Amino acid sequence: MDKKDVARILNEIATLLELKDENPFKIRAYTNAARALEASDIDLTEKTTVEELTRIKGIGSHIAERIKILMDSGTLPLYEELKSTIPPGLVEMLKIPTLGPKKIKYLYDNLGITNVGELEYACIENRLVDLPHFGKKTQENILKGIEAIKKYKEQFLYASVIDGALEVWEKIKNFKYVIRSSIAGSLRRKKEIVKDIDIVASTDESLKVMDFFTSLKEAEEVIAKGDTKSSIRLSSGINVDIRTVTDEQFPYALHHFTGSKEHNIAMRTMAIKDNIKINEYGLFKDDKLIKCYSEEDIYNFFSMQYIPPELRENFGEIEAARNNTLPELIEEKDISGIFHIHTNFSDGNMSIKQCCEELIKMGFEYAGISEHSKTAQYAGGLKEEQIELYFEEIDRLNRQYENQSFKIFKGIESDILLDGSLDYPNEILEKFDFVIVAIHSSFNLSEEEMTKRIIKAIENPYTTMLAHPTGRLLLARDPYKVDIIKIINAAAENNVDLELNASPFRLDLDWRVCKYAKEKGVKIFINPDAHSIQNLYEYKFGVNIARKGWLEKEDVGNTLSLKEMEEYLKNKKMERLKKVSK
DNA sequence: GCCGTTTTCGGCCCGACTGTTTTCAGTCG
Repeated sequence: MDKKDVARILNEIATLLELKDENPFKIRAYTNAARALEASDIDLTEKTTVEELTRIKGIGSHIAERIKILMDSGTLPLYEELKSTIPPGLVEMLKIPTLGPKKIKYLYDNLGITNVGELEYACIENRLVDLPHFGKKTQENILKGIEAIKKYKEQFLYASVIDGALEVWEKIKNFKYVIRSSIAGSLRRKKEIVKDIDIVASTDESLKVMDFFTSLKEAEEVIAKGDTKSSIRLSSGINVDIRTVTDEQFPYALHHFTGSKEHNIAMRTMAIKDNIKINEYGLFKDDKLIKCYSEEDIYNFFSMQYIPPELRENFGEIEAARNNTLPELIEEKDISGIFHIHTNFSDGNMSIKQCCEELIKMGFEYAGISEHSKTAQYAGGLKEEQIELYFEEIDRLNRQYENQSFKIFKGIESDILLDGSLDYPNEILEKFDFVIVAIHSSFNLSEEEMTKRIIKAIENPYTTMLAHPTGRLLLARDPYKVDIIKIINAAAENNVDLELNASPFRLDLDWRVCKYAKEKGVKIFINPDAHSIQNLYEYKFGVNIARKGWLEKEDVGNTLSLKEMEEYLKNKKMERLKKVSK
């Protein structure tokens, strides 16, 4: 430990004290002491005495004592105590311009926000606009600030990079020396989180492609430039890697760079049994190239079905493709309506009417509006006396839409309380067409308690579906501890549906367990959890993940037509209540 | 928490700017 280390710790203490809303002059004392120490010519060692330290102007007896303790033991109780009581995410939030300790503390105390990711999500859910001394502009500025600091993180949400990736690819695709090209890698596989953007291109003029690529105006920085491989960084902070091959090699390279690594390994292992070697340049038997013009040809050569990129995760797709049992994956056009929508009856920023008009424009047949329930006060959850008004508005609009074959289903997103019970008495729950249940509080239970709590909610006869089953916020908040397999089993036993929350921040149910849910016969609903018009379109991200999870049209609830959905919801309610009354 | 002193408490830099709010709080430099 030297002078620099001590100064750093003093500064950190100052920051942590700020977040505790301590006396500003005490805070300044620590900052001043740090600066004074660094500026002094003292040779700080274990032998340095408290008296020597207090001789420095700006370091008094208290801080001198603490520096002494630090030098002697390498640690300081005050410092450790502060670190343990203040979430590290709060310190990170200070990096956001326009956001200082006061506001951070307010957000932490009142909304329980502990890191940048949660904050971003709260902004997107419009939860800051009504706080005292916050507002629309403040919320926007915070979002802008978050964008700025996110640049330098190494992981990216699919949704935040796909547009930029497509723009760059578009330019490569249209460059006159490029013959064929494609996005590859995890982005092509539609992973929820990606590290970089991979592009594969075929050309006879690789150097020209490299020059073109590295001089794109999108290239904030050129990371590497070689003869067949280059890398640039976009202003969003993500790297784009390009790899060029001859056109003959293109399908093999595309397959190779699409991955996943695990899929490639499994493919190679399979090929070895036929004495075939696979690499990015081709399929080889006794060093002789087996000609393929496309990826389809490659799979065909092994007598396999074509495996869509989303499935290439070595999750059983190779065996299925050989047995001709790959699923016929759901597509965007299969979705007939959207559930889990918040409007300005709770924390959404659109009216029910605006929402429905957009959905009609999008070609959908129904909307399942589901405001927050009364416990979710932070989100303007519906108090019991507001429900009649909410129903009246829906009835009024439904009369208008009758001729347009569009219908609004009356729903609620009911908080699952700590003991697993729901937020309203049965006589209120019974009035809704559907009831979505969800955890929004007390995330820190043990796995056993949390699982029990959720299963109790699933067993409630009024429950239609479970929203965001693990509560994760990608790159921000880990899932709460829950035995997801037991949850799926309980959903299957109780005829309760599971949501695949399509918000690009959630994508929860995880695709890795979708296949299991499908096998248990649980219906999945792809829900955008929309709070705005723009959010309505995010169902598409959910479709991506559903595809990764092997789901077909028939596995997904909201592919039913309006007529079918009316029946479905009615029957489900009846059957579940009947079962209980027995 | 530091400093200074008319020696043990009272002051500690402050104005511009923004976004709220309708007179002010918070952030920045």
